[in-house]
Amino acid sequence: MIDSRNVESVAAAAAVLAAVADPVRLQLLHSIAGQTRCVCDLQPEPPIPGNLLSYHLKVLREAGLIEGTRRGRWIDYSLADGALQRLHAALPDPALVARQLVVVR
Amino acid sequence: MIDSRNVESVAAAAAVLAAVADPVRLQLLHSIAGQTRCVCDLQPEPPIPGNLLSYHLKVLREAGLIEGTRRGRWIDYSLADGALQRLHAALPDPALVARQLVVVR
DNA sequence: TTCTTGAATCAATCATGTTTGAAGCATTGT
DNA sequence: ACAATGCTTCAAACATGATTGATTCAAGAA
Repeated sequence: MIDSRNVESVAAAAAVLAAVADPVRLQLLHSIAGQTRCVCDLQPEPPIPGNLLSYHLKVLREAGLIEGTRRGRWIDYSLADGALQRLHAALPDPALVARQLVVVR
Repeated sequence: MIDSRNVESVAAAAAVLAAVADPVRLQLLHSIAGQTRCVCDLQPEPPIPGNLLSYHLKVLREAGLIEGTRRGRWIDYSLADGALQRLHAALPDPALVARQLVVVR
């Protein structure tokens, strides 16, 4: 859970959310979260040019959400440690929302 | 959980994440998630002009995450039903990530 | 070495989102 | 009715992010 009074903490949380707040990148994240995948298996639906795919992978990489390792000619991407935890922690916890009493008067 | 093979489902999930992927709006969401609040109590840190605050509230409102109700001169904002659930559901579930075996050789 | 493949990078264009300043609307107080 | 308050809306300026096309790089095959 982030401290909503702390400007830096909120900024960091918003930044990691911004990395996944794109249809292509969110789809990539879901694919990679399922299992480590080669870039050649990561074409989203609908398909996009290779360099654009590289760009979106870079955004996820620089947000610290995924990591790429070379395997011969190919590069495999996998989730970074705690990536999903950091994402969920950026959002308010549904369990912590106080139950609201309705005053019927 | 969204179906990452379904283009529309991914687009909708990315859209709701985009609504909160901003420092001001994420801070607003955290404030409102804590309890229903009047706009006059929602000034973020650092403070922003009133019309800009209205704009960001509108983005959250149009994403279906919050709802405003007038109370005399003031307008109270509260979380929309299932708002936090929809947000968390847009992200891959950490519990469903297969445990990876490390081959030490 | 040279060619091919898988992928990343760069600079330029294009599209989208944010911020500003002015104006408008609803509600309450005088 | 008039003025003041709380908030929203609008259009224009501004900033940021996505996309394209061309180029580059690293690894493996010929």
